[in-house]
Amino acid sequence: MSPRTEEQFEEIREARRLQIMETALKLFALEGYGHCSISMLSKEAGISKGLMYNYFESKAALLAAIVEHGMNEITELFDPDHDGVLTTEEFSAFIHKIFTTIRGHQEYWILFYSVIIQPRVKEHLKNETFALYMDTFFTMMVNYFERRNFENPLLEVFTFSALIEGFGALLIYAYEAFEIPDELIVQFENRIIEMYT
Amino acid sequence: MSPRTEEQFEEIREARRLQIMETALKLFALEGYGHCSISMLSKEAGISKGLMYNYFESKAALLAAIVEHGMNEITELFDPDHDGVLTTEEFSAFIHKIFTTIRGHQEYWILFYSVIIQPRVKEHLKNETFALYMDTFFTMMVNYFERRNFENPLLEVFTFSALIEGFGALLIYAYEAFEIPDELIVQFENRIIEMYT
Amino acid sequence: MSPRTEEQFEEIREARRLQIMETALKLFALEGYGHCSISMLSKEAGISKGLMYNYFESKAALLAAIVEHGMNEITELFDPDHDGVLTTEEFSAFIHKIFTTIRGHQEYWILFYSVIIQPRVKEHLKNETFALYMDTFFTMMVNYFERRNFENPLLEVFTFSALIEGFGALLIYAYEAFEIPDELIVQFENRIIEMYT
Amino acid sequence: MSPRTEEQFEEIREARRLQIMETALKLFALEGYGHCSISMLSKEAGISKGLMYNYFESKAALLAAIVEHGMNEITELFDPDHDGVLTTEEFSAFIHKIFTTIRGHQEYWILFYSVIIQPRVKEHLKNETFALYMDTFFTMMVNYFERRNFENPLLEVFTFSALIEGFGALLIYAYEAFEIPDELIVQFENRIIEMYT
DNA sequence: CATGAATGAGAATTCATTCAT
DNA sequence: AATGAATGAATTCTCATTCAT
Repeated sequence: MSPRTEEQFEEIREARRLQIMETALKLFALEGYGHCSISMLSKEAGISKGLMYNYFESKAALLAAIVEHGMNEITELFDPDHDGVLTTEEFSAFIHKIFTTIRGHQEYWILFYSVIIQPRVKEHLKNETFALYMDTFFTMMVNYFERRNFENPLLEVFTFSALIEGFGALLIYAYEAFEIPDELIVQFENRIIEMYT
Repeated sequence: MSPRTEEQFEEIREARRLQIMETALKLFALEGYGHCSISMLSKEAGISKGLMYNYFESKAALLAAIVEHGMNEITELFDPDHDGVLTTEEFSAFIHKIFTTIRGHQEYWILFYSVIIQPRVKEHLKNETFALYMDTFFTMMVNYFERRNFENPLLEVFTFSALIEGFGALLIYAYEAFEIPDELIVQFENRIIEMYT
Repeated sequence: MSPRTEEQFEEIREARRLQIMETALKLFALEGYGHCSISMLSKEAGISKGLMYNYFESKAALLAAIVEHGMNEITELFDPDHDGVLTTEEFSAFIHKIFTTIRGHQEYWILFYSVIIQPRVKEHLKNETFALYMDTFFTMMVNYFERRNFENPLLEVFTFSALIEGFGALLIYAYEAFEIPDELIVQFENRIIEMYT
Repeated sequence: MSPRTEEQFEEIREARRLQIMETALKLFALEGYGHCSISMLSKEAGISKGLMYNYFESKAALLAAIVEHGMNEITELFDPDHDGVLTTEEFSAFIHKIFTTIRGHQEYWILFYSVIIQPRVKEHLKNETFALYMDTFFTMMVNYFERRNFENPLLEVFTFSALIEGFGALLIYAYEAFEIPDELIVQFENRIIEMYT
């Protein structure tokens, strides 16, 4: 056995990092960021408290890493070619991907959403990052509806956003109480596609 | 000189109670229930730390009182004759009242909503008041759409709820960043009324 | 109706004072001096918190009054003519009176005893008073056994005291768990009288 | 350099645990369980306030651990073969061991006793360990006197218990005031052995 | 005399973070 | 790289005492 190369170490480190982030996402979502202690996190992740600080500078840094990671995934869905312009195809595909992804990784997105809505969580993030994402999203949406000659583009963005946000909120409410059937989610998706494309 | 009468004490108590609840609603919403300490709360309310406990058994009891109060106001809007049945008029009026009220007391509802969506908040509401409200609401809505022969009543409830929830979420996001113009809210309202009545 | 005279006021005051002391004795014994709040005391006594301070300077002063009162009653039993000498008759009568009194006012003495054994309680009392009582008692007892030519007067005082103290302790242990039958108490008394007279 | 082994951690923990228990026993006894704050305790033990909670779940759990420890020592004295039956030899030996032990570790037993007699202390001992010990003790004693054909076994148990309890109480009273000479304790022991074997 | 709202110091407990090993 | 003992500031909550009425 030759000793591990530096790259191998780096890979192990990265995998561990991701594992910690997953665990933390779950706990932050279920227990709330504030009520979730490093003790709980490290026990759940199967490592010592001290080691946590080897991977993340602080509890807040861990949170920031989680949120940034999720945001990047959304961006990937939303504007895969990073050109800042939303074609009809991209929009349609976006909606479809949103719901496919959510159906496939329901838990992850429920957790992610229930973390980012927590007050103060926003303040722990590099605010620019977050606002930037929102701005980009908003601008692209408005452009989209304008190009498609919708009568009131702003209202459409507002309504569309409300539907997506509200869908997320309902998933959270439902999460521990009852199951929202996949069929209902599909019908909801079709309804939205019908409305906007 | 002579001691205060019972009525005088009652007045003092009622005023303080409301003052504490108002302050707490604001702070819980802005700082998060978990991050809002009794110290902060009492400083903000201009009272001593101990006094809160003269009015509320615990921080959780204070939260419960706030939520119950808001829930009662919603119920009043939603089903003013408390008969558990939603007529077309009541539904239409309900939507109108929701938005009128929100426009008139935007801050209160933003705060209220951002309190109730916080993880763990539900668990602090020991009595099942909250779940009861949600159940009642849901049942009445399903009945409404069934009676009106909507093709897929469940989907309608889901979509309608998502729109309302999402509207709340957008208000929160917008709250500190920019102002959502009243005109947009009116347009949003009309759009919903159009869809459902 | 002529207005009450000053004496009548004084009587009322004195009665109230005693009532408060009785209530406090009960609560101090059952809840412990430290865990017993002025709020509880005043509620139990049916008066306001403020009025308590009209009758007793402080919580500690209330405790001191209770203990002094009990000590005086014991002295009365023990050495009714206050001559500091214990005759055979007085001793015999003392033992009898102890047990008769205890049987008649079991609750009072249980409470009294369980108050005075609490650590720190002693420190709240004017220490001299308490030590004085103990000294007087001790000296009289030693003299008694010396005069009766007991072989080891000190051992007798020690044993006798242990029996009385231990009897008190057993009453407390039993208090909330089971009832010690009167018959057993009588037998215990006879046994002691037999041993010492 | 290399991290501590599990055994090293275990050693540290065990030593600290005992140190905290010893300090707490002393303070609980001298100051009273109720008046003894974690602040005082940690200052006396030379550790930080938080550390106690690394070792004991709560102040009450610490108390329970102390009492259980003492009770186990007594049981060991009283019924070393754990057969629940008290032979004449065991009884005689028990009495002797009680007094020998007390003479040897007077302070410990004074503290222990003055902790367990405090009101409410029993209630903090959530498990029924304490009641169980008392029951076991009582039953074994009654059996002992019955087997030895004492005329009134219950009275004997009562008297014997009173003597032991009372002895404990006297030790406490004496503790800060004067020293009870070893010789007197020996005489007291002989007197009891004489009475009961 | 009488009331109870109000205060504020201090209690128990939690937890992010540090650090010796 | 890894551990968990240790710290101490902050949190929730209690309660003797004061005081305006």
